[in-house]
Amino acid sequence: MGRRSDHSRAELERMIILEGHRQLAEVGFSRFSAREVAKRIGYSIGTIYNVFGTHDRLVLAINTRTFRLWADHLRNRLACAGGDRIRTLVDGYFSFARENPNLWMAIYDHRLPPDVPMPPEYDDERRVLTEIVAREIAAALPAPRREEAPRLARSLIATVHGHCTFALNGSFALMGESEPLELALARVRESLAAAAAGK
Amino acid sequence: MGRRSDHSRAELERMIILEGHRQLAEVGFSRFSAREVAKRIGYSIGTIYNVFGTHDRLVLAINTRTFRLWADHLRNRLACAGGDRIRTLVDGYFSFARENPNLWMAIYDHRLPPDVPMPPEYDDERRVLTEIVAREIAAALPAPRREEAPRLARSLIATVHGHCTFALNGSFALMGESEPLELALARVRESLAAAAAGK
DNA sequence: TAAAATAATAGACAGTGTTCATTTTTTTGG
DNA sequence: CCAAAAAAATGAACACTGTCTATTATTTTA
Repeated sequence: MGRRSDHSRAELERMIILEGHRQLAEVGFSRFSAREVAKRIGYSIGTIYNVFGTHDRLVLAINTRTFRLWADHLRNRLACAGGDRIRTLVDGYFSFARENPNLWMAIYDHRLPPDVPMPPEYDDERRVLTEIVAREIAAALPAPRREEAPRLARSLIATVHGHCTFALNGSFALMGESEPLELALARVRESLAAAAAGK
Repeated sequence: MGRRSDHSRAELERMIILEGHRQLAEVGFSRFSAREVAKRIGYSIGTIYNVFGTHDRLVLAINTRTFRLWADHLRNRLACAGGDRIRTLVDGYFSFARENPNLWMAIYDHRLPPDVPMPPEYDDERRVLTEIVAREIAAALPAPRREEAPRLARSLIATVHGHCTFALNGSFALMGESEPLELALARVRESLAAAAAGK
């Protein structure tokens, strides 16, 4: 059949991504199935492939949505933050991951083949998140050190990411660590202090 | 057929793990197939399941071997290290991951169901690696601060892990960062200095 | 050598991603 | 208003996957 209703192509795409997102959040990356997504929205598997072409690109689209939600989450937290914006930042990173473990992990579980480059739209979304952090890091540094903000931001994101990963995958629990967030925050504070003091 | 040669059960297990390891290194976690492993060692798929029971347990066994090799790698580097043992440590972490990207990533790609606990042998291996790091961190701290070593070690492992992850998965490249190792090392040095100074 | 234990097999099952010829629906133009 | 063109949706087919299990082959044991 052709157009079954007033859904335009873009609306269908949105439907698929939305249901895919719901599925991914529910069952996790390893059990995610494009067929199941199709079934749930009342379409056949072929339609998914007409729209997205490939399983990879579907996951990419869903993960892009996760990135957008994550950035929103951070912005909201920062908007009503108290004085300690750095804590708000680290806490926002952690809380999104904890509240959406399957979605958050799927971002890093999914790896596209080495020859396939990341579509521009996808790393645009990622850049947004990085920029939010970079802005806060810059604000936390004294003016003369502010040029170091972008590079320091990248590094601190990696630092917090590592702590968050170990918190969610159980590594910290196995090591007997019960307060990963405080641990991450301590590292971030040290690095900011060191940068402020100037090397 | 029964025993086709003088391979004992333990030897067969070793054969499977070894070939599985080779496979995993070659094709990566997402394309890894127990069937293919069976084919390559001239056994049928059933044998793999007689020995390991499940795909998860096979991957677990293979990843455990990776952990052992990683610990060996670190020990070797440290054994012939110059004065800068901290750099050696961070470099050892990175170089193993870079030299064995598929094996290293597979450790974190693989997640067993939340209800299934990690078999003891597996986190024994992990603990070995943690202890190697903890020992070096303790040695790098002044005596009065030495009790903080285990917790700081956990945190610094997470820090380096985060940087290593972003280095391998291309996140740093997208962010325009070209020297992840130096970045990680800088963070580790700052934290050690802060700990030495005593908060 | 016969019986019991062990080891290995491979077919069956229910999934998966992917492709594509076919069919259905919608849009368009006369 | 209706026929032709365009667009959208289908679902069977293919080659895989992990998993289970009845069957068969081999070895050990008594």
